[in-house]
Amino acid sequence: MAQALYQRIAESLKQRILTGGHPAGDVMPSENELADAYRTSRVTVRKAFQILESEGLIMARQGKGYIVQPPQHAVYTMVFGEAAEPFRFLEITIVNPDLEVSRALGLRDGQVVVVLRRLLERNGKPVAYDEKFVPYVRGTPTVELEMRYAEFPDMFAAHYTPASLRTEMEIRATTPPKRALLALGEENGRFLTVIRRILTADDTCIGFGREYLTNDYGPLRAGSGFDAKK
Amino acid sequence: MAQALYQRIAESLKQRILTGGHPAGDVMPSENELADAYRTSRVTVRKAFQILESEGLIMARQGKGYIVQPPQHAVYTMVFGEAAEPFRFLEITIVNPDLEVSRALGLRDGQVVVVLRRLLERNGKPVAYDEKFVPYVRGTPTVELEMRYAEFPDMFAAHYTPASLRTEMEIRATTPPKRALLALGEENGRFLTVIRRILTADDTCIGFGREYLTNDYGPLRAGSGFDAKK
DNA sequence: AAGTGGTCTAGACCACTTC
DNA sequence: AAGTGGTCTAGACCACTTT
Repeated sequence: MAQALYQRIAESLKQRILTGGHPAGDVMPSENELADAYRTSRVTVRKAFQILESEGLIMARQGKGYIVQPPQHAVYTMVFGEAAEPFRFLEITIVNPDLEVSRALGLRDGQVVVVLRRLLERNGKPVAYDEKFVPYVRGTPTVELEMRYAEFPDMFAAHYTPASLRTEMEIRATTPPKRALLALGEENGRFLTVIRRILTADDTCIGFGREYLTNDYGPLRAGSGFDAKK
Repeated sequence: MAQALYQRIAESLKQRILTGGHPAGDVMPSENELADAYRTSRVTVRKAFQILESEGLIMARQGKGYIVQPPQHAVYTMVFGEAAEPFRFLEITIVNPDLEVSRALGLRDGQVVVVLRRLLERNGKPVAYDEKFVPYVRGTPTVELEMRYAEFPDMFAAHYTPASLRTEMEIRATTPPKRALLALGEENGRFLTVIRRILTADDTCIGFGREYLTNDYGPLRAGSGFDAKK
């Protein structure tokens, strides 16, 4: 058996949709109908339908059938790893947070943070300046050590249940602080792409990151459409 | 039955993982084991496992079992719709494409394009300037009409099989053309976030879009972690 | 009432991994 | 050989939609 029956059925149904045999809004043939046609059980046909449903091609409606969906182009998938990029370590110190950091981490007045600063170079040219902030807690210098080498979420793997961690990011163009421009060798007043990362564990913010990207970094990419999940 | 059994099992297994009961690398209890424990059939337990697998929490290995996966934070999901934003129509004309447009659409020298320009305003202030380009083909003025109102992928729904369409996008900071800055009321030399959209049908580029976002537009957001799929 | 998808059972055989 | 997940069958009852 080169390919499972349910996969072959899914492929066949997908082709019918992709080639316009079933335009959006159409109701697909029923499970029983296809089970007869393919001389198989309903469960197998059902499994095929569920593949198409997970890909967003169809939507199940109890009592009606599987309805062909119009293409979805508003949801993008973006791959943006940190680990693939070896960063050059710059410094790790304790500082007074600026307003943005303080607000993101939900700090009280006067509370200090540990900051890790790194630089990403490509072909000898700096292309990204990265800052990561975590609240400073007396007596837990472990975090500082881990920050130096680990990826953002990994830093907390020992302290939190890894799977409860969640990262959100925001992208926009801003003028980076002088410190970042200097490190990146960019002119003053220059606008760069900034990615802000908020790391939460059980809906509590435990880390905040800022990454400034020069144009040499290249664009951020994202994909959409039915194949985005692949 | 408030919730299906397979959902309750999935929820229970998920909790065990999220609370650290099964750290990454662990093998989950087998299907048969759980089927006995829950006094149900293997199929039902299997369905629960497949939910967790689709969420990236576990990975199935034939002959071994379901292995708990470490969290994945490099894949982000971003929702960035056009339709939700009512754009103000500016113009639709035929122009000579600049190099970027020409290259993206794979045009021959001298080939002209149809361009649609729109403005997104929020609270009376322009926050985004949008340009969409499609190759100009004599005798098909339909596209021009459709461009005016439709979303990018929808424009081609009549000409291509909708589901074969795919959108890719690139994000970076650039200096927009004077035309865009003027429309947005921004100073010259200002850097904005630009989103380039490439629309392909069967791996052929059929449309190219550029959207310049001011800081008033707000940041682009993306999420990662196990809940990203929800 | 008839047809649809949603859930579930109690088996079966297969391919793969481990011992 | 024993245990695991991968596939599949032939039923069953339920909730929902349409006629």
